[in-house]
Amino acid sequence: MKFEAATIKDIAKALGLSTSTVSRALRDSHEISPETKKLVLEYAEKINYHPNPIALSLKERRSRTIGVLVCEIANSFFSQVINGIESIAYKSGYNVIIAQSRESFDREILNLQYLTSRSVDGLIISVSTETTDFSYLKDLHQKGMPIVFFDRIVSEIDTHKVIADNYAGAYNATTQLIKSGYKRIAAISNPEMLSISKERLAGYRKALADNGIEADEALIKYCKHGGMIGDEVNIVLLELLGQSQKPDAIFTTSDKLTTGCLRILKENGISVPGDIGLLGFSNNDLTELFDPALSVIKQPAFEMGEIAIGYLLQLIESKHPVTDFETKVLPTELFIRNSTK
Amino acid sequence: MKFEAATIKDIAKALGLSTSTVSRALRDSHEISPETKKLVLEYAEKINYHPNPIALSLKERRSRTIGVLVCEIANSFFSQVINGIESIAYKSGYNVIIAQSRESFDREILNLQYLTSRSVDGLIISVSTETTDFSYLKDLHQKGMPIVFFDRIVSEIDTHKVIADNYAGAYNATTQLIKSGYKRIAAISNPEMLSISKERLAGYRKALADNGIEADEALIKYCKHGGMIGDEVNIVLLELLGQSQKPDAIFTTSDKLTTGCLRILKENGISVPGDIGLLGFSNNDLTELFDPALSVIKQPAFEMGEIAIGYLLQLIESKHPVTDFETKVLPTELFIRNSTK
DNA sequence: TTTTTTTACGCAATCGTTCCCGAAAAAAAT
DNA sequence: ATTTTTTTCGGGAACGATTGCGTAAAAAAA
Repeated sequence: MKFEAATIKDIAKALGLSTSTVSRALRDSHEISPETKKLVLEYAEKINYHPNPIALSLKERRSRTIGVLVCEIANSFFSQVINGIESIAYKSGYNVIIAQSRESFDREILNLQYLTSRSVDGLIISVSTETTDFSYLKDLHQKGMPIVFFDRIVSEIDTHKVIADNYAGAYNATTQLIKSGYKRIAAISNPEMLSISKERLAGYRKALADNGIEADEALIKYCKHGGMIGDEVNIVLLELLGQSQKPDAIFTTSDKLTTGCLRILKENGISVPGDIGLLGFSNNDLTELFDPALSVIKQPAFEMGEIAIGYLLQLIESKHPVTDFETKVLPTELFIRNSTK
Repeated sequence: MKFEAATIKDIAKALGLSTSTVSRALRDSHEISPETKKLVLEYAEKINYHPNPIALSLKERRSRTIGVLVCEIANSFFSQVINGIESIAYKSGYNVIIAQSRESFDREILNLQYLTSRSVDGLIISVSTETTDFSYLKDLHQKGMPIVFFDRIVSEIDTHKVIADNYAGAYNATTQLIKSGYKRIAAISNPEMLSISKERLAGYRKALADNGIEADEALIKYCKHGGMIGDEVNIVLLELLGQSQKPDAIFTTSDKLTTGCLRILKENGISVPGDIGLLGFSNNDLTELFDPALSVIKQPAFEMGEIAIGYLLQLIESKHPVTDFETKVLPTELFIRNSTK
């Protein structure tokens, strides 16, 4: 079965007018008489006419659809960002197509091909942990595709970007750990190449340095797939805990790593914060209900989404090529709870 | 700036052929000579030609886009269902547009209008807690729009449906509570009109009855907005705990209610399961990390999504009107943890 | 050699909408 | 009464791709 919508032709035929007249009447053109307008408008209302967006897209050479590429929508941070994006996109008459890379570079490229082949007007992207080759994105951007990056940005591509103040967030969190008396603070991070990893680890290192603690490279671990695959987190945790000089606290740089860490620690009967302190980036709303309540750094996810879509619409609707790009940096929030002493 | 894709005309002009020849060559028609085909294919590859899906949609009178309407994507259950939907839709060359009602009837209608005006080929819907008037949906369905319901279904509309075995899930959970020694088991539910509420409360009542416990209507509370708005959960909890004969356990019928309940109880210093036991429906992956680890009933969310999109594609791609509809009922899983003794 | 068949391609309509032109009718100016 | 202007509307091309139909040339059959 098909759902057949009314067209402008139906109206024209029923009223004995031409399609041009009907079209103009619907758009309230001055060159249509008030009587004809009334006739058309009333009949359109009656048969519940709505312009076919596909025909419009073809004519206007724009789809009024934007693509959002994230690693996973089930992740609180990303679903909050998407909420922010959709709230504005919706008001502006844009569709949002969401694609998930699940931290795989291959899937990212596939999704990108899919989104562009569906002729999106622009893209909002947070790259996967695996992505080190940006040539596909560069190519797309160079061909004129409007792109806005958020969270995991690509420094080599010059466009609008939206990030949290990862450096300060990590710095403050690490400082807090030090103030609480922790001496050997380990870090578990996404791959080093990722912008957020660099920034957050830089903040971590600076906080250590400012407090006269030498960063021990053996205490800095990376999870290639951001904790998405298998027992990645388990492995690095075992490495950390197997050292002669065990860490007394762990700083994690992403949602999945933070909750993943707590899970593994609990499974192994390691008390938090008794045996080891835990503090990390997380936007999950339920971390305060955890045992122990997690100390976390939160990003203003919804707002990041709103700003990203604002930038994108600006790019899409600009008449002239934009050459002046902004990077919006938003403050993070630190919540100290019971997973740190 | 605009992103201009190559068209069939570009190929035709460059090669001195007609667009029909190019189109046929690309579709490997038998009435095009091998040499011409080779020429066209190679040039198409060179300029990275991809057929314009919008033009195809207009011609084929289908958008290859489906709409998904849920109350909130940040809810684990729904994001898991969406993952299931997208995994299959993607493979079948369909787009997915997601809309959120946030448990508001008005927003639901607005979203429905939006989705149909964007000419989706079909809809997958879980209605909001506020929805009691199904006339808009009925109208849409009657006009030929393929619709599949999941989770919160509409019994009055005859189409494919996918649900968990809510009755059995609730029955088993309540039985478990009784076996654990709980005597006065309260229930906090979404509005009574909602299909899942009816089914889950029916299971709850039957379990009580089968164990010789009379259901006390004062122990059954409803949250009009599913715990989305303000202090709904707080209010019903206070009502429950203010009774002369306090409940010794609470059974909650949805994700938001379950976690909301735990939050309020903890805020008020009420020990779980010491003072009161808690068990409810939830698909959140982190409930085992909670304090206390939550006892939950889980639905096979991903699978529900897969089945729903399967049904929908079947409806969309059927040549003849479908009159024989199925309701798939999937088993739930019970996880007993520390929020019940 | 002539006729028939096959091959290989082009023309034009179509999907729904907009918009540039042209034109008839009505109104205004001469 | 005639010309000019304005109002109001229709014809048709365009957006990108597909497809039924027509046809020239080449190949095959007579």
